Amino acid sequence: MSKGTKELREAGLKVTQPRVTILRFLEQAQQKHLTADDIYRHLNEDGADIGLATIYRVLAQFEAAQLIHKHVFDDGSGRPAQACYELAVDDHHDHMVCVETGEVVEFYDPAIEARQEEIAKAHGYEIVDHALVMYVRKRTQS
Amino acid sequence: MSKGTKELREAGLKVTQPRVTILRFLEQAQQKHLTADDIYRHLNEDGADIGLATIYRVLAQFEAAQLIHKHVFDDGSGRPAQACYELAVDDHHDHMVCVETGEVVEFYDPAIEARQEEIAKAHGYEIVDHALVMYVRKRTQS
DNA sequence: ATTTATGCAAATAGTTTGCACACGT
DNA sequence: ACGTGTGCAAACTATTTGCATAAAT
Repeated sequence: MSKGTKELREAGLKVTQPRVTILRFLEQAQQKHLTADDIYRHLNEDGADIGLATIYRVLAQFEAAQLIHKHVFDDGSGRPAQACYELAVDDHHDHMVCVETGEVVEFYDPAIEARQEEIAKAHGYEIVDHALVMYVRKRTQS
Repeated sequence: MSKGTKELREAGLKVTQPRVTILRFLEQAQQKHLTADDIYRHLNEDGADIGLATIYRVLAQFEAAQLIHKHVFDDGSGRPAQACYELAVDDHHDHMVCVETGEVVEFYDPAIEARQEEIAKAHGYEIVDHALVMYVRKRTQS
C-alpha cells in the first residue's frame, strides 16, 4: 500500500501495477508536462513493461478522475498536435510556450480569470473549462 | 478578375480556380468557423471538383499568408482534435465554445489582452501568438 | 514553354480498439 | 473464481505527401 494507492482508490480505480507506476512517475517527474510517448519511453527504460495503449487508457482515466490535466498545445509549427499531460494540483494556471525552445512556463493571473467569468456571464454562459496559451519568444533586448 | 483575386495576387499566390473558389466560399459562408471537410463537402455539393488534399494545401497557404486563421479547439469531449479555419479580419478576438451545442462565440477584451502582454514581458518574453478558448455552457437561471 | 498546382491514392502520426490472457480482489 | 485491466497488433482519423497530369502565366 504505497504512495498513490489512496488516490486511485478514491477515484474508483482498481489499484493495478501500471496505474501505480504511471501515477508515481508523474508525481516525481522532473518535467511536469509529458506526452504519452514520453511516459512510455521513460517507464520502459526503467524496466517497467507497459504498453503504449495502456498509457493512453490510464491517462484517459486519470483525466476523467481529475487526477491529471490534458493539454493540446498547437505548437504553431503546423505539425500534428500531440497531447501532453500534467498532474493536477489545486492551483489553476495557464501556459506560455516558447516557440523556439518548446519550454513551458506556467502563470496565473487573477485579473484575467475574473474577466473571463464576467465575459462568459455577459453572454449568458458559465465557464466549464478554459485554456489560455500564449506562444512566446525570448525578448530581444534591442 | 473577380472578387478575391486581388488578395491572392497580394499574397503571392497564383490565381487558380480552387484558390478562388475556396476564398470566395469562406467570404460568403454563413458559418465563420469551418473545418477542411466542411469546405470540401460544401464545395463539391455545389458542383466544384476540388480534392480534399487541395483544400488542406490551400488552407495552409492562406494561413501562411494571414488570409485566414486556424484554430484547434480541443472540444473537451476527448475526440480527435479537428482544426477549423476562419477568414482573417483585422480585429483580433478570442473564442467561447459551448460544450453542449458546439456553438462558437467570439469576444474581445482589452483588459485581458493588456494583462497578457504584461505577463509575457515580466517573464522576459514577447508574445508571438496566443489562444484563449473558454469552454462554456448556457447558464441555468436557477 | 515552363513552372506551379491539382487530384488521386498511398503514407504518416497520434491515438483508439478488439481480443485473448493476466492480474487484483 | 470473477470481473476488470493489459499487451499486442490491427483499426481509425485527420492530415500530409509522391507522382503523373492539368493549369496558369
